[in-house]
Amino acid sequence: MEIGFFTTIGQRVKFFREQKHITVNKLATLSGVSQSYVRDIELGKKQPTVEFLEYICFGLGITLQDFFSDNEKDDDLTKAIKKLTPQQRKMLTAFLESLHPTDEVQ
Amino acid sequence: MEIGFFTTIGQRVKFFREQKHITVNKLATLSGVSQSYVRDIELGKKQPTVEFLEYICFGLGITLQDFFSDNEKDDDLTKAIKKLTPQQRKMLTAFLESLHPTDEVQ
DNA sequence: TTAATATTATCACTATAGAGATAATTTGTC
DNA sequence: GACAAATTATCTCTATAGTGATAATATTAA
Repeated sequence: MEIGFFTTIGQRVKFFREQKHITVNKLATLSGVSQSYVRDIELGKKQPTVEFLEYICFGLGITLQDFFSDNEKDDDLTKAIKKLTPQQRKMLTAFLESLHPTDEVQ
Repeated sequence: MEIGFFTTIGQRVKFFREQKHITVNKLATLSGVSQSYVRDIELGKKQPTVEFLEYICFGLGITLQDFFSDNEKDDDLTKAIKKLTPQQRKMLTAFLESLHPTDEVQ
């Protein structure tokens, strides 16, 4: 995975698209936007609105939060954390506190 | 904190702005964008580009990832997780696996 | 090779993002 | 109350986001 922190929007779109092994054309169709637009985004020739980047994220099968997260590793952890029940969540908080004795977590 | 999942962009901007106890005017100055623009965003009358939402997030003192995260609780956990050393990270992974015996984490 | 099909590139057009100026309104302080 | 300073509302204008049509290029099959 490993997508860097300082990549551009276009680079990130392309990265996630190639993850899915689909063409610009296909992504455009899945997203419900024009092909020329997806192309311009990837090339950095257009600055997408949040609204349209959301469409593209939908086409990519990810959320905006996923899109802007620093790396996929963190995302997997986040996803795992979101599956937790409230009780398990408390256990996790306690666990993290045990790793950071001084800091207060949560 | 507790900002909901399905709020609009404008509602989220306003939420974070009021968290900071600053005016629309001040946020615009901090963000380096016009006051009328921040106003329109909050009212949902304009759909900001990612680029300009990023400016506003800077003015709010948060990241785009923070902006799109479902709630602050998750963010605190994420922040705590990011402080971990690689070894501690492995411990966390093992911990999460112990909570989800069937799923594969990481 | 040629034909058929999918993908990418280019370009002109319309809608709207974003700025800037200023009027209206609010929030003080005297 | 009146006056000053800040905040918000409104409006016009320019730059650019996003589309659609089509040309160019690549891919596959026969």
